[in-house]
Order: sequence, then structure tokens, then C-alpha cells
Amino acid sequence: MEISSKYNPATIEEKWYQHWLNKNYFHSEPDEREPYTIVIPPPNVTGVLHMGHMLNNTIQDILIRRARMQGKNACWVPGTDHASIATEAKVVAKLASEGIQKNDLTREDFLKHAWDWTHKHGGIILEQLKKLGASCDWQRTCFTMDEARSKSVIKVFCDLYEKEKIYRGIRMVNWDPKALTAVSDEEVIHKEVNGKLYYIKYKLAEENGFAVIATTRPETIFGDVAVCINPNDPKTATFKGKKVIVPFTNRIVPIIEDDYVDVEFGTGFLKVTPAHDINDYMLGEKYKLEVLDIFNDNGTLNAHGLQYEGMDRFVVREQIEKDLATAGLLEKVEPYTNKVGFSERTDVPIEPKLSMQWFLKMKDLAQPAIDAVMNDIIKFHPNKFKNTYRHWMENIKDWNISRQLWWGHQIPAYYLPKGGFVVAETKEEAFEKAIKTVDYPITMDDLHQDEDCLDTWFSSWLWPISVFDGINNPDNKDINYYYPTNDLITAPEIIFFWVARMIMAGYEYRNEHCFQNVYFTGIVRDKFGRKMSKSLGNSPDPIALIKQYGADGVRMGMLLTSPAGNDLPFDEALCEQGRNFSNKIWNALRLVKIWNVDRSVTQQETSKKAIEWFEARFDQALITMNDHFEKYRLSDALMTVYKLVWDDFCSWYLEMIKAPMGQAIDGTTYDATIRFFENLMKILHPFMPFITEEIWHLIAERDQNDDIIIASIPEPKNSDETVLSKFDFTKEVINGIRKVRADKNIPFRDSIELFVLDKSNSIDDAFDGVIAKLCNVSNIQYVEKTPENTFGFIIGATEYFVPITENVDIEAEIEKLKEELKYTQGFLISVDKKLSNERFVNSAPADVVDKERKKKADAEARITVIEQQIKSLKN
RNA sequence: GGGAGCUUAGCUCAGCUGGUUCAGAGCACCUGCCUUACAAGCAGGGGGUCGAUGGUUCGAAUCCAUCAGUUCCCACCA
Repeated sequence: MEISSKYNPATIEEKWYQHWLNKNYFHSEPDEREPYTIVIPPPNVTGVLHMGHMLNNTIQDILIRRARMQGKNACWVPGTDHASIATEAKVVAKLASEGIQKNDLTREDFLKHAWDWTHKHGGIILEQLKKLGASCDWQRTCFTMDEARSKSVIKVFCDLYEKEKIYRGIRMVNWDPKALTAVSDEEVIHKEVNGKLYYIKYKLAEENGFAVIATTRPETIFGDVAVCINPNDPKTATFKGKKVIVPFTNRIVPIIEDDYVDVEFGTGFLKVTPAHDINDYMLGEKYKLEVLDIFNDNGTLNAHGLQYEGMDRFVVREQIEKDLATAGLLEKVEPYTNKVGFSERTDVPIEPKLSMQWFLKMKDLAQPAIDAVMNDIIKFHPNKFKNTYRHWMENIKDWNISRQLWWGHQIPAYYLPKGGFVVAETKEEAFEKAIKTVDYPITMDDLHQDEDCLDTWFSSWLWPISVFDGINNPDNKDINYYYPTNDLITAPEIIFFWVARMIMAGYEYRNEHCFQNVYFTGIVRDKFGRKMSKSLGNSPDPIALIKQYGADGVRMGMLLTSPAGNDLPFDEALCEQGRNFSNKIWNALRLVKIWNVDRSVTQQETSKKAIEWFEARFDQALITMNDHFEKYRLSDALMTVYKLVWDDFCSWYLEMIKAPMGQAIDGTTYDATIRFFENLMKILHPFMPFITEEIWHLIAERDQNDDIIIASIPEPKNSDETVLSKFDFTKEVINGIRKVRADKNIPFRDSIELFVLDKSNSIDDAFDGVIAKLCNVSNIQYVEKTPENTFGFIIGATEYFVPITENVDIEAEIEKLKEELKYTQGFLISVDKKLSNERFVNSAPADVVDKERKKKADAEARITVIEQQIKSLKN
């Protein structure tokens, strides 16, 4: 069969993915094997694949495939997230582009549009994951708003309400005036903005004079209900007990005293606006002040804003500056930088706003979740995130779980006609409860369900349980088998949104950890270190990359520079390296395929040695790789295999056993080579699934069900240290000869002789055949003294000589040797110094001292050899 | 304002509880090669006073302190 000289991924990838699907290899059912479970971080249902997904899912696939090959029952559950606020925003925008306002629609109509949108765009991202090679159990695909998941969410809400962990109340919340909903504290991003600090004069009510307050938000003066001073501030002491007039409103408000006011800041006067600032709100509570809400939900001023009614808060800010100045009430304006909260979703400044919301009490939920992570029942990789986690968990605040949105799980609270409400999983149950609560006649239609829906994370926090239906059906076969899951692969930015809350839900609903390891990936950046973003246009399309470099190439590119928790500076050159590697493997296959195998040929001694060595080397690398996996150092694990394949297998092993031109290879060597090749493909398969499967099938005849995806990954044996160190020495000799060839311009095709001067008789000639073959040496001779007309080098304490035709520059050689001698002598002195230091000999561990003694002996031997060579050159 | 991390070759990073087998890897770079698997390749090679200073120690990239630079997280100072 003719094999092309370049590896062509496209058709091969398509073919094998389909094959794996046909064979149902990705599907898992509980059985007697050990389970290995990962639940996917569900991407937004209408999203498309970006580089972050690419990295994240590559890692998950590697872990899943490896577990599968280790004989575990591997189950990777895929799914998507309804992404309440993001999806609703998209639908609203789409409707707006068609001239439809959300407010003009009923809830039902809007949801119909949203579902249409979801069906149209949903699931694209899962199809894209298939291109990457993701071996998800597609039969288990879940959606956070499908029937079972929705039911789970509602059930949990009711349960937590019954447990009195969920409550409803008016609180100061983070209001997003664009999305028109409250958001949680975690959805607020604080950014530094360059603003102004306005010094505004408030006239005293009963006498002449002013109190000058400093504020960054002059538009909120309409909500002022007091001015506050610090009782210990001499600057403002004369104002105690007085009253001031709020500009424009003519409202008279008191000057109150509280040591909350920082005497160092501004003028010492603080305007108190309980409706629009969390601190002011607390002052308001303390002093029983009125709350004047001056904003509409969309951030414009309401009737309290008088002539500014209907204007946007930022427009008012500019206008009022002018108007205050005109009225002579603006003392000065200073540039000022402060931190302002922005909505994560819409990127508009958050408006602190009092409103009625639902909250979940977190303190009790947090405790077992803190313990689990601090005691390493759940391990974080890298573990530096433990600190971050603990800090947040120990200061956890109640979670605002209600959103003023329609796309999501509607809160199962039903309001009664004359006030009050009941919470129940269905309207029917709610009605049952209602008739028991009220003493007046009601019908089902009198119940009015809460309009709000739940925070998206209120469904995702149940994900590891709900995908196995463990909420609705807590004792089912799946949940009992797959839970707790093994590894979670996610980004650090959602450690609080998601990871922490899943851990809490896990303890609340299963009384157990929800996963054992959390692998935090880094952020994928471009090669200049910038975050990838649509606006910068620096985010490559993963699917296009796959087309260009092959899925295996891209997977490898993603993994090459990404230790856990580190940002990944992505460069297409990495994919290129991945593609080159694919090609290298491909060509190794081509070599093996063109061999003629003749089972009557006797095995060469060099081949025998090569096999012995590679066996040891393979096990050594495998041990290293497994160690990396245990520590979740996947890039290092990949690099270990990469070097094993490229350097050890291709550059050394294959070169050693390669039959000379036109000759056949013996059966023993051939079989061993195929076995090695197979083992290499097995350990590489989790990283590069497609090419390894293809080669698996090209390299040998296979039975119907003999696919690499389900092959057993090799277990390391103890690798033979002796053969490894002998071979390392051999490599040095070969290197030495190659260097001489390069320096002296002796082409490889011209065979050479090699003389060995080994005074100590310490070297092993077992690998001489290898040296001869790889360096095109016709004859290796052991000699007693330096041969004539040769050029030499020293490895250890053995001298090697290659005959050369050109004259040796003896002076230059002597110079080089002298340099070498000087270095070695210096080294010997430092070792001697150590060994003659009694404190070293006494306090250092015995093996360290022994090592030093060995170094001393080696250095001395080497010095002798160098000196002799200098002497002989001089003669 | 509080906390955490990072600073080792041009780039990205390894170097665990101190001991020239720790000064490394991959890529990039330079030189020579189209050697019959592979130029998406082969062979060879040059790069770092391990951020700075001080300390502990027989010995420090490795421990401690201070400083500088940098990144991230948390936070209601108008």
C-alpha cells in the first residue's frame, strides 16, 4: 500500500470519530468496573467554541481517554447551560432588531421566541466539540433547562425554602439598569474610572452659611435625606444639630453624627442617600431615615428628580454640574479616580438599588465545603487556589438568587390574593397549601406565581448531581455509581460562581464531595499576552485551526504550554509543532511499512542491544509520564511522550535497527519494533486520538473490536538502569564522533575507523556495534597508545581517536586540552576543598560525601588522561 | 485598602523537603547537509553572574528578611 509522505488529518479524523460513535465506545453504563467520571462545564447553549473551550475540553478528553484505557468505566457527561441573562439578552436584541420590544410580549410569547432561538443555535458548540475529538457520552447530553434538570432546580428551591435557608426580602442589591435585573455580588466587576469629585454647597436652613459636601455622584442629591458628620471632627463640630437644605429640592434635612464618616476625606460632610448607596443605606437603617428612590429601573430619574425626570443618570450628572454652578452652589470640582462596579454581562455601571429579592443563606452551607478543600478531600490543582477559596468562603454573603428575567427557572412561589405566599413545586401543590393557609375562599387562578426566575448558577451548582438525576431520584443506579465524580476541569474565574457552590450543593444533597480533583486551567491569551476577545479580533477560530493543523496538532498545540493555573500564551506556531509531530510519527510508520521482513534472517547483535535499551527507556519514560499525570502536569506528560517518540524511538532506536539498504529485517526485531510502536501509540492516544488510531490499524492486522481507544495502556515495569547508563555513555561516544565528522568535514558516507584507548579497562564493548552503525565506523580497534594521524576526544576516562587525512593543528589541540585540563583541575580543587572540610564530611549525609569522593576519583582519572594526551601530542 | 502568586537562556516554562549527575527542556536562533521514513527533516553548535541587596549555612536558583518589577483575587470609603 502506498502511504503518502505527509499526514492528512481531515478524512482520517472524520472516519475514526464516526467509527468510535458507531461502536458506541463513548457510552457508559454502570457496571462492575471502577468508574471514572467527568461532568463538562456546560457551555452556553447558544455559544460557539472558543480557544478557552478548546483547552478545557482537550484536557478533559485526555483524562477520559486515559482512564478508559486504564480499564476504568469512563463517563464524560456533556451538556449545555441555558445562561439566563446572556441568552435573554441575545433574544431581546434579536427581537429589537425586528422591531419587537420585550415589554410588548407576554411571558409565554417571549419564551417561545427564546426556545426558538435555543433550538436554532443550541447544540452547535457540542457539534464543534466532536471535531476536536471529544469522547463525550452523547447519549447522556443534558441541558440545564431540560425537564429533569428543571425539576431538580425547583425541588431544591422548595427544599431549601422548607429548611428556611431561602428567604425573601428587600435588600440593597446590584441593579443592572440595562438588563433590568438584579445580579449577584459575583457578577459585579469593579473597575477604576476617572471621574470627578464635586464639592456642593448645602445652605444651612436656619442661618447663613453652608455645609460643603464632597460627592462623586451629584445626581443622587434628590435622594438625600441627611448629611452626616463625624462627632469627633473639630472641623464640622459647629454644625452639630443643625439642618441644611438640599439644593434644588428645598427639602430640609438634618445633620446627623456617626463615626463612619472619615474625617480625612473631602470636607468632613457626607451626604446620605439611603436608596442608592450601601453605606448610606446602613446609616439610614441606623438612624431611621426615609428612603427616597430617585431612579427608574432603566437608570433614568423618576419624579423625585424634578426637572430632570426621565433623563439618564449620566446625563443628569453633567447637567446638574452646570446647574449647580449657575446657582452658585458648586464650590469646586476635582478630578478623582474611584472604583465603580460594572455588570459583568452588560458592562454598564451597577446601580445599588433597594428591591425585593430572594436570597439563599450561605453560612451553614459553606462550612463542610471549606473543610473538604482545606483537608484535601477535594484537591485543587494548583493548590494556590485553596487560599482564595477559603478567604471567600469564610466571608461568604447570602446569595441573591432571583433575577428579573424570563429565560430561566421561574421561582416556584405563589402569591395569595390578600398577601403572603406559598412555595411549592407545582401550582397544584401550591393551591393545596394555599387553601390550608387562608381563611377565605380562593381558586387556582387567584394564585399568582412570582415573575422572577432563578440565577443560572442556581441550576449549574447542582450539575454533578442533576446530570445523574440524583436530585429527583436520589437512590438511582447512575448517581450511586458515578457520584462522586473524579475530576473537574474549569477556569479559575468561576471558582466562586460555580466550583464553590457545587461543592456546597454536593454536601447538602449527597452529603459527600462532588469531585476529587479540580484542575484550574489558565486563560488563553494571544502571543503578546493579551486576553483573547472579539473586539481585539485576536481570537482564532478553533475549527479553522483544526482544518489547518489537524485536531491532533491543535490539541498538542494547546497543551504544550499550559501547566495548570498558568495563562496560556497561544501561538499558532504551537499547532504547527503539533502538526510536525504528527508528520514525524507518520513517517516512522512509512519506514516500518516499507521493510521487508525475513524470518529466516538472524537477528543482528546491534538490534538485540537496541531492543534491550528501548525497553528500558520506554519504561523509564512511562514512569515519568505517570508521575506527571498524578500531579496533573499534562504538558510535562505530553512532552515526555513527545521526546520518547521523536528522540528515543525515531532518532535512536529506528536508526539502530534499520536494515541496510536492500536488506530484509529479521522477524524478532520487526516484532519488537511493532510492539514498541504500538505501545507508543497507546500512551500517546489520549493526547492525539486520531493519528494514533489510524496508525494502530495500519501497523498490524486488527480484529473487529481491536481499536486503540479501548486498548490497555501499558503498565511500567522496573526499567533496567544498567543498560540505560551504558547507553548514555554510548551516546556520548557517538556524539563525539559526529562532532569530529562535522568539525573535520568528513561526510557520513565515508566510513572511518575508530581507535579506543582505555587504560582503565573500564568500558563495556556491548554497544560497539551501535557505534559502528550510527557513525559509519568500519572497524573499532582497542589500542595501547595514541595512534598516529588521528584526532581524539575523551569521554569519561577513555580516549577515542578518528584517523584524519588533513594535518592536525597540534597547537590548537593542545590549547583545547589545556582548557579542559584547567577546568577539570579547578573542579577537582573545589571537590577537594569540600572533602577536606571536616564540617562538610561530618555534617553532610553519607551518600553526598560518597558522591563527592566519586567525583574526585573521576576527575583525577580524567586529569591523568588529559595530561597524557597533551604529552603525546607534544612528542 | 487586604490577600495570594510570579521574576531561571530570545520566548514559554521545569528545577520537590538546600549538596556542579541543578544550571535544564521545548520552541526560536546559528552552521553544515535534499544521507534511499521524514527539509513539516537530519547532524552539530552558541545562548543564563537563576530580579536586586543582605542574612542563615561547610555549601543557596533552592531557606529567611528587605526592596524593585509584574500578575491575579477580594473589598461599601463618599
